Amino acid sequence: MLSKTAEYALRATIYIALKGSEDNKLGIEEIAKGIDSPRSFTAKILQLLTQNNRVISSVRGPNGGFYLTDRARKLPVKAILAAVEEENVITKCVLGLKECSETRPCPMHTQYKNIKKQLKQMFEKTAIQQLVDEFNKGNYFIDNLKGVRKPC
Amino acid sequence: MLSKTAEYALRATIYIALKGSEDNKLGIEEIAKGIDSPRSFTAKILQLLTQNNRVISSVRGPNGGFYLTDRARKLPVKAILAAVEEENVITKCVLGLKECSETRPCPMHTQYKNIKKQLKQMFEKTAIQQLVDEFNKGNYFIDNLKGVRKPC
DNA sequence: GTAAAAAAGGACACAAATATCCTTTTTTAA
DNA sequence: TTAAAAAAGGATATTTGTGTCCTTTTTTAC
Ligand code: FES
Ligand code: FES
Repeated sequence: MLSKTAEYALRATIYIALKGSEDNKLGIEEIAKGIDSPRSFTAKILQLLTQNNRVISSVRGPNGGFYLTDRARKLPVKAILAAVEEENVITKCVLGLKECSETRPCPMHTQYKNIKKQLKQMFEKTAIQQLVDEFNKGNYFIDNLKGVRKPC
Repeated sequence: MLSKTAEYALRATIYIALKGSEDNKLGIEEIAKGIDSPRSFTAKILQLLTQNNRVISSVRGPNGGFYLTDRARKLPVKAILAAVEEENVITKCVLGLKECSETRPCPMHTQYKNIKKQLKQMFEKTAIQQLVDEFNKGNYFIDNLKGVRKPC
């Protein structure tokens, strides 16, 4: 469904929103550990998220790190996908035709368009902060560590 | 969503089911042109479909080619995905956690599981022949050729 | 103003997906 | 029984995705 890049982007952003703030910025080391992802690769992805679309904010130097502004927390999850150029999941033809349209539909279009609509809604209507709230209800996870983990 | 391999596998199988039969087998040349895909790569994919799961039947030599048996036409679309080892779209966690489960859900699980269920149903409950029937209703497409095309 | 901390950036390494080409085997038709 | 047709198979090339490492820049604390 999504590339590793997009998956790490989503997990990292949620993690930062969850555990960080403007006066408690998180380092790449902690983030990568927290979401169980390769450190340097994740760093590259965070660059995309700070540059392209300003989903994540960052500060260099001692006490620097990553955090999300209140504005960013209100952004839809789709903004994360946009930053890593993977919005196309919600527009593509399931059979890989160049265009997905009503005027030139593939044989699966009628069935698939309904699913795609829901995917689109999920990514567009869900704010990043909503995922944080969901997590904070308890018993949600964002890493692959075994055993039960205390919710934050 | 799906890899090129899976997309070509789906389109090719539908095309063969649509235009071929046991006494009108289709050559790789025609198939690749018919679905607008790279010839040799498509040939490799058809090998997977003939071997792994017997979705497609083939015969070598003059008047040889590819076709679908009546039995194969009744197989679910998922059988095509299985042949190219891409069934995991309907089981994976949207955030890329190693397991998607109720006992260890990610923050998007609650929303995504419903979508995944529908995806699963689409691939499992739809028979290959149904897609052919859908196509034959007219004004459906399986290639990228411009302009209006006469439905078969 | 110097040293340390941290992200940013660049270069490279490795792996997987995509794609092409050529040879071999099977089959049919003449 | 030979030639041609067609898929099967093998080797390799190309591109993209994933991942690492090292240097540079920015910032803070002392
Ligand atoms: S045209 Fe294929 S999904 Fe819309
Ligand atoms: S755990 Fe992430 S989708 Fe189910």
